[in-house]
Amino acid sequence: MSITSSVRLLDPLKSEAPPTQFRARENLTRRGERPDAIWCIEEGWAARFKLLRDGRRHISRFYAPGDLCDLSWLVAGQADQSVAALTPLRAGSIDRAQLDTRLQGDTALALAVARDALAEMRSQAEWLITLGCKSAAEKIAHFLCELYFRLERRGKASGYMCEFPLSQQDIADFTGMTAVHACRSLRELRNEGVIELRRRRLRILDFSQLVRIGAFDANYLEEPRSRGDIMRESASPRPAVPFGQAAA
Amino acid sequence: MSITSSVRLLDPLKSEAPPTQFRARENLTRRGERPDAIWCIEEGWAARFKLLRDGRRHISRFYAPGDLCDLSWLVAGQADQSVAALTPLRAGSIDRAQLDTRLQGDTALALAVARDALAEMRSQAEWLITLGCKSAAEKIAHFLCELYFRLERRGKASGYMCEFPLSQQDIADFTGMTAVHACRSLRELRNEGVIELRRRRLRILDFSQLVRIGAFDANYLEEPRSRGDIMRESASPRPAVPFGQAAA
DNA sequence: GGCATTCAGCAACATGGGTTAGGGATTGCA
DNA sequence: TGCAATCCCTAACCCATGTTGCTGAATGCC
Repeated sequence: MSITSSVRLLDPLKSEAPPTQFRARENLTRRGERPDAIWCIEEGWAARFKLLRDGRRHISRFYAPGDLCDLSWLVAGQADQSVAALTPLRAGSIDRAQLDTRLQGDTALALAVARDALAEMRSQAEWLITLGCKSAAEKIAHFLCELYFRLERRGKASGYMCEFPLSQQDIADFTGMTAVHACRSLRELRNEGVIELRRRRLRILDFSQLVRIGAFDANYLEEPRSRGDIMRESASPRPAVPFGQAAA
Repeated sequence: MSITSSVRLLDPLKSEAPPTQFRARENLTRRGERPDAIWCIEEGWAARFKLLRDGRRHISRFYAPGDLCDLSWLVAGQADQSVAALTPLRAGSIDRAQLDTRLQGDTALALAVARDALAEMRSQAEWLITLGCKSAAEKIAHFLCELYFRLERRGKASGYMCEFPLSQQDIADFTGMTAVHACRSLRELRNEGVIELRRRRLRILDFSQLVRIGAFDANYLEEPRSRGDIMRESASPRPAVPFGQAAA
């Protein structure tokens, strides 16, 4: 995932100051604020979310160690959504003013931010599909697949096992269902021998089955072929566009 | 919306060739393809979508005149989702190889792409919230608000009226419900005197009510204060982060 | 002008997922 | 070590939304 490469590029910008510690539930960013730093998670998990007037909460993105927390407010300066720690958390910061200054003259850095944003856009677009038309079990299966992939890429998972500090309520708020129903769907997956989930650890017993259930398509998590630029291999002539719906 | 500003920056890159005409339902991009041009819609509407194995379709984004169609595949070269015309459509193209070359040396252009991607990310993140935890009527209200805002920004709507060439099935596929239920929800809004919708035209009779129903928050569509760069006014010291959940 | 296709609208019924409630395990704090 | 707070899990009931199937209106094509 290109986030990783961006993080690397942004590394020299990281503050000298020691990382900040957050308690579980503590906010890293609040909706409406104008943050002056970008958090880069070193340890622990966080979520970007929004609360509706009536108390409903929806999580639009989980952040794990190695993730940059929400670049999207860079456009407007103001955060649209809040970010809060789900576990005790340690995060370094990148100064926003410094980043902005550097961006003006550093094309590679600007491209890194663009690539990061585009990668996240892909990932979000994929989740829109899932949220929009998949069933509860399919959503959860997709979610677990994606999570495992992301963690594995960072060396935070292997052998189909990983830490899993999320509560059923967290899963529910991300997949757009109630905790009770998340529990039901997890039970299904457990009963079918697809996953094992206990004591804050996830174990995927039958990965291909999980992929099948979630109609998971890993393409969107792929790294670009070459790292240095946005483009890859040379262009070929556009094929004639035939009439009719797209292939599935 | 910063898309507009990006479009302006990309203007010089537009192909000399006359724009391409598409029929309704014709594909501009197919999932899995490696397009060599970015389409810029001049007239007509399109949708980015994905089909699941069993035929379910979900639309993750509508494109109206003035929109760039899906930059997200620039990262990987390969399109994750298809884009198809919903109406007869005219679109110009921006050569991908040329864009890539220019991006290497043009920081302003790279920043424009970054800004565009970040803006779209914000918009998607907001829709994730709606898709995840709002009711059918709320979703439709939110959707209509956003659509009107976007069109108004481009001078394509005024006086709370705009063209509306989408079928109920299109709305349903975007809001994650069936066409029958979209029809029910639209009827509700109509009966309450909030909107009028007929003969491919939308008229919003009570905008503030529509905003209220959809819990619509226009912030995420705002332009950055200054156009030239990603950053805006100077940074202020980070306020202490108090314990507890974020404000709504 | 006539035919085929798509679309809007409606009603009756089915169901996935929400709601509420409660008991038992785990975790964190004093 | 014990209490309080979370969290996990299940069950029973209910409602919002899906499904099916039909009608008539609008649109597009010959």
